[in-house]
Amino acid sequence: MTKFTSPPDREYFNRLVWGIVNQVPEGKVTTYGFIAGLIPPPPGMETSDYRAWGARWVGGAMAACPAGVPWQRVIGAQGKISLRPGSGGIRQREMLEAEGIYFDERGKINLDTYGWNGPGEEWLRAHGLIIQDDMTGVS
DNA sequence: TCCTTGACTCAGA
DNA sequence: CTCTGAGCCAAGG
Repeated sequence: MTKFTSPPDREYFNRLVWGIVNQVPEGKVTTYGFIAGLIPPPPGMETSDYRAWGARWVGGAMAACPAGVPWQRVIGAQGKISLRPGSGGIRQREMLEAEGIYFDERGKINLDTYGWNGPGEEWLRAHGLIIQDDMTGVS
């Protein structure tokens, strides 16, 4: 429940994160960094810093994630589950496998196969967001 | 008040 | 491929 460095407006940021995660379809996964990339960085913050911090803020939002949000579809940029074993990591893997997602022998998910492409421009516009060219890459 | 501890990512070794 | 350290902040013990 501990919070990491918080974004300027944590509640607003969290709502945005949850709204985005709700768009991830069953059988697909996305990463903390990718979600952060769909949200504009705070004024004056370097994109490189935001790439790392934003991801942690997304993690913080997930820790406070309300019921109904498919939190299990958010994984680390390396394609691995970020939740520590014993804190639900096993459950997360089972939930994803139940959705048809395959983990390789090293416990990783192939993002080229299961990675989500994003909510689409229309959705982003409807929520006052825009695609950031320098952060949309999944790789 | 001090110290630990985070649902992260990337660059190096 | 695996393992570290840096980046840099706030809540709880």
